[in-house]
Amino acid sequence: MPTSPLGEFEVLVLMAVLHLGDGAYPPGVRSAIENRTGRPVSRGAVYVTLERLEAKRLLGSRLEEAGRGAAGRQRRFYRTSQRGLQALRRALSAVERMRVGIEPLLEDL
Amino acid sequence: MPTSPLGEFEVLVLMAVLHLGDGAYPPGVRSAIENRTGRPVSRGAVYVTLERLEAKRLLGSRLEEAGRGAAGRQRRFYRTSQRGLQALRRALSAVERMRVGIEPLLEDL
DNA sequence: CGCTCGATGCCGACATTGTTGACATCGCGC
DNA sequence: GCGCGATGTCAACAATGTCGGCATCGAGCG
Repeated sequence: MPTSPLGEFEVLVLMAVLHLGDGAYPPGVRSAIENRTGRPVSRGAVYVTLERLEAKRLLGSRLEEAGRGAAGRQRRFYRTSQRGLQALRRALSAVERMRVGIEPLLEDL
Repeated sequence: MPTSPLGEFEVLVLMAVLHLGDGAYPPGVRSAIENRTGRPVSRGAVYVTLERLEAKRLLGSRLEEAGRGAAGRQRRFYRTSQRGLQALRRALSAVERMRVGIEPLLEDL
């Protein structure tokens, strides 16, 4: 299976991980999406999507040992893979190409 | 049910209908998407998605009587509603906002 | 210590969306 | 009338999206 199409939320998660760089862990991904898009995101959705994306090799992850201070807990950090980046680009460019020609209709109210 | 989030394919279909204006009927929607995005679309997917979108009031449709010549068959034409347009704008702007700050990473190879 | 508490990880169940392939129709041209 | 290509419809299944709950971990406290 080459690469099944990305879902809407998966795209958002992938982009959030990109934003967070090295520090991409679930709660961070969640707030990154909520802060930027305004829409509420349930915690569970993030974990599940992250796992599914990793299963598809679009994300990689590493386990980080305890950090001192605030986060003394072991955490898993994610990072988008080359495949993930390409898949994301494809998804975005599809929308981009469809947008050409109807921009006037899409102007924010 | 205010408005559940739009899926990836739904967004594409909505945009295709916008492109086609008054002449938006299934086969046309299909080729519009295939031509612009390059990705293959099964016929069934289009019909189903169009129906679901109409059920959510994001699209409206009218039945057109037979036209002579090529298409002598009765056809159903779709049109995006105000709600549909708004939903589409929301979906696109969410992606747009997430994109800000990571454009360099998304440049086409 | 032993507890509570907030934050975090993970899971199961279910709703929604994505996709396919088969089958029924319709109008056309021979 | 027949075969044919294009079109409409459907049932079924796969993938995604979402929620809510339960388990855990550290921190801070008495």
